[in-house]
Amino acid sequence: MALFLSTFTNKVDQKGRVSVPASFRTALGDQLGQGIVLFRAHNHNCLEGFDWAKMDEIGDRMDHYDLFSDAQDDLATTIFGQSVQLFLDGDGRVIIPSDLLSAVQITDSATFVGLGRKFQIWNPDHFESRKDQARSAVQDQKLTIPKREGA
Amino acid sequence: MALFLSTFTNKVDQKGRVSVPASFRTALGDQLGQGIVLFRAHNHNCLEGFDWAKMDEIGDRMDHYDLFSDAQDDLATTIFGQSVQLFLDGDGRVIIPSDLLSAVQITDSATFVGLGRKFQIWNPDHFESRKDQARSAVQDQKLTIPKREGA
DNA sequence: CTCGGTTCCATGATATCCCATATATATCCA
DNA sequence: TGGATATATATGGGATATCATGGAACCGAG
Repeated sequence: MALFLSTFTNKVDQKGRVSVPASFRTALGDQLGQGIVLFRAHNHNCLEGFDWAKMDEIGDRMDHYDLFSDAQDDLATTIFGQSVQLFLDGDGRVIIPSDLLSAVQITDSATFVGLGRKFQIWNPDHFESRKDQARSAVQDQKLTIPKREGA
Repeated sequence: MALFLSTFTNKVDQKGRVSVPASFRTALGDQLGQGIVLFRAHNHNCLEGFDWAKMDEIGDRMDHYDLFSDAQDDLATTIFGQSVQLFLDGDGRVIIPSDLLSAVQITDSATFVGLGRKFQIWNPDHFESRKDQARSAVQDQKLTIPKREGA
């Protein structure tokens, strides 16, 4: 499964195109053809990205809600309704819809942050402060990686 | 199976035609020839849309109710009784019956909202408030995607 | 012949593809 | 070791295809 690592800052050109970092592309592997899925994070001022397989899995899991329940609708509206599937062009670039870009104040460059199974896309300046904040949170709370479930 | 993502707002022309978003059409895949199925949502002021295969599955799910219970009859009446199957024209458009449009106050634009296995069609203004409401519901109730069943 | 509905075609906007360039990293050979 | 040559990546621009949309042509029923 895809594993996204480290941080890259790429330019957003006139047409709104951004290169997906090469290492992310290789991480996608055979999922590359399905592109990436983006949506607005609800706890940070950034975009979250997954590969298609992950999104498909979320679709399956959501299927277990009652099809017409409020919970199902609320979740689906915020997650699926706000998300986009972006296919990479021949040069490994995507076009991020302008409403998503403006929502997280990205104009001419974007910072890709690998977070393991997912990644985030930030306004470069905003990510700087986020980085410091995350580091001190880890130190203060002595956060650790949770044990493996079941397996 | 089809996975509907993102939201698109398209125009409804004089003749009542609306383009089904291109990505929805590709999501339909081989179900495209069966068109889409629409009916009025009972918990929101919008229309619900499915592909034919999903509609079939809903029929199965309804079997979980007692065959002659009031609940079964009520649901079946609202869902199957009110639903219409719409075929796409050569340019990927459908004509939504005027009674459905007026029921959800859609006049000259319609917002398609991908919700995973289903989608909804809203009056653009109404959806704006719905979006905010869903977002806060997710945050307030800390809704999460259910774990995978069985796995 | 006229109306409602459907299919077909024209247009502008946008996205997609393809190629050129730049820059950095890696490779190779003397 | 050093220097020159490949390889991969990022980025820019121009040509082409796709999509949403409006309007015209078409067709059958009354």
